[in-house]
Amino acid sequence: MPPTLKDVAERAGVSRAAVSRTFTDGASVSLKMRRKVEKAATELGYSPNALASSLTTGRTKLIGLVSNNFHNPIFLEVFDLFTRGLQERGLRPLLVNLSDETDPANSIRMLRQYSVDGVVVASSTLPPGFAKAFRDAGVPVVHSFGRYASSPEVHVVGIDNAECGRMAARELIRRGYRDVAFLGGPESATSTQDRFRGFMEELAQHPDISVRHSFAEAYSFNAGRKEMLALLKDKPAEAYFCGDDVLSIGALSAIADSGLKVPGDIGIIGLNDMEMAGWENINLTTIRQPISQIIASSIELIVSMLENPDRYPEARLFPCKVIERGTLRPVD
Amino acid sequence: MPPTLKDVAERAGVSRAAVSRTFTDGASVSLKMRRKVEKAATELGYSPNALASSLTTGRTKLIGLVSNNFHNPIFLEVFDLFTRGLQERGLRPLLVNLSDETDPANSIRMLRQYSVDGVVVASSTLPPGFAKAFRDAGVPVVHSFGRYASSPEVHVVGIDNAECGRMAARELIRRGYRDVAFLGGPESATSTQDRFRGFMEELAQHPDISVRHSFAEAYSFNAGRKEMLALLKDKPAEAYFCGDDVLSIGALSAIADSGLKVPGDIGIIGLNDMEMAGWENINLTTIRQPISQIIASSIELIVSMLENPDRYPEARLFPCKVIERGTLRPVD
DNA sequence: TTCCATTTTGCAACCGGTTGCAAAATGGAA
DNA sequence: TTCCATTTTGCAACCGGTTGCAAAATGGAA
Repeated sequence: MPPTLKDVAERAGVSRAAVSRTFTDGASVSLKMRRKVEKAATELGYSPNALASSLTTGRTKLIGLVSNNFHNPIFLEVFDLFTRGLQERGLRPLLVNLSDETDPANSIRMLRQYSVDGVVVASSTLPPGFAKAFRDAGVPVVHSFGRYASSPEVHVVGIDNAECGRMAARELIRRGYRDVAFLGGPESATSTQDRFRGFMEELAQHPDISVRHSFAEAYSFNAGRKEMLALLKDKPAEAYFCGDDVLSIGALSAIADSGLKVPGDIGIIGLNDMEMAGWENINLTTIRQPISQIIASSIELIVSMLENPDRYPEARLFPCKVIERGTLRPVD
Repeated sequence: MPPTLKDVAERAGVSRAAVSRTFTDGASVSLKMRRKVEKAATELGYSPNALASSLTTGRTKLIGLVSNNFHNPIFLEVFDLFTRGLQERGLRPLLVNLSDETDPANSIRMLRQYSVDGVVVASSTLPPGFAKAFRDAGVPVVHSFGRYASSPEVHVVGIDNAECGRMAARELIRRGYRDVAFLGGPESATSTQDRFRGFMEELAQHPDISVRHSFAEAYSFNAGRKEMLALLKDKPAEAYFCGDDVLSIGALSAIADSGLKVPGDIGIIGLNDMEMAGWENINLTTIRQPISQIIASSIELIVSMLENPDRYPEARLFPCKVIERGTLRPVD
């Protein structure tokens, strides 16, 4: 059994309150007292029980990190940045893997049982109502990579997916493609819907350019490959805006198998700019999502909610930009 | 403020003990009492505070999941499997990102402050002493992907890295390569050392085959690419056993840049068989590490240690096998 | 109905901390 | 040295639960 406050108090010959005070900063302790207590504490190897103190302070420093994206390589970077950012602020991520369920009720109950101070929902596919359920349960929440809303009900940090769709469309138009297509992620994902909408909006202004669309089953290599293989059976479009980078890479592999060349025969533009997109043997032209800013901002927001839980919900959107590599033909 | 035990007790008109008992299974409560309490509890939306109860039960159901591998895509799968496996057993992963430090002292203190029931160290690069520090602090620990030792000081679950080295060597020999090389990960990683040793052991039995070796700075795409670019300046070997799959993919990209062909001019065999290795545009011949078995076994082990913390340390090794794809030339 | 073994319930102490309040100690000014 | 404002300290209650023990309730047998 690790030593407790009481053990330290007895060894130092002082009250338990005194020990508690030397370990909570801002509390009133004389230098002499502090010395005595610290000596006893190090001799015993004492460090305060964070959970016991949470009972009275009402703060656990635990942050629920909830996600359902455990198959998209970009999320490894997301977890890396989140965990480090939280750790730097003395917060601890309690990881919740939602892959098996989409009902928020269980996660909410669980996270409340552990008295988390706040929750970060990191997902581009969960519906906005998911994060809202935490807010309704009185838990501060930030939805990272969530859907933008002009009057958001919870804090949302991410990108303007519709604008990304428009940006992809403009890029394809600029390069002179006349027959383009959207190869989206799962149709149920809000990110897919918004990217699709933006893409179509922009192209609606160019009635001379033909557009089509289809959706892959998931944001994954296999889904992208499968969908592109199907598309290749008929006459494919000249260029595709793919739902994201993994999907793009799946599509690229299907195209390679068919003997067609990229960007000679078919152009591809992705979204995310995950590390792998820059690998020389992939070399994907894509739209960069500023992940580290999104995450830094999300953490900042959840931290500020710990102080002020009723902070008015805010949508923070970060601009994206096209990263030119080798999968779209050059501008004439 | 969420409702407490006391609120439920008052509403149901029973003692606090009665409420506590209906929420701890195995406790003695009459059906009538249980009904009354459950009614009041659902009316108030009560669910017990896990941290408060941990104070008396001595169990938090929190498991520290400690890793420093946030750049190797295979670890996304590792986190996925660990979090799901733990959740299924009612355990909660408290994620610790060790990227910034290698001194276990801080993590140990932190994890003890949160009274974790156990710790899983998931890393192939941390030294064995790291996990041992947890054991010495009285925290049940399992080192997954750790180094095998004939008399382990903590539970280790993983693969026999030396045997993988031998396996790679045999595979290259079998395909008739006469000039082979080891392109390892960082030399300080135990996994690198063991794979290297096995590789050299096997080749020592074939003095007619020439062998060389070098080490990349990290298990990463860029490190693999950089190292291979350097190797290509001189006359490269016929085939390389690369430290792992990401390293292999980096090497492949360097080779492609140089205009040489794989497997025509140079052969590559990796290790891990991460999802991406099977992607058709990568198609890497590699040695499969049975990740899901390793993780299932690690979880089983940590769970059994919760019951019996003094369980005798055990090394569990799982067999690997070569997955033939397109980066080694065919057997004659 | 009475008796008694068994089951159910509540009391009160406890887990490891924090904190308001009053008493004790400190230390500077007169 | 005395006085008093300020700082430091300890007491005791509290946070939200659990649990050993004894008392109360139950229910079957006689």
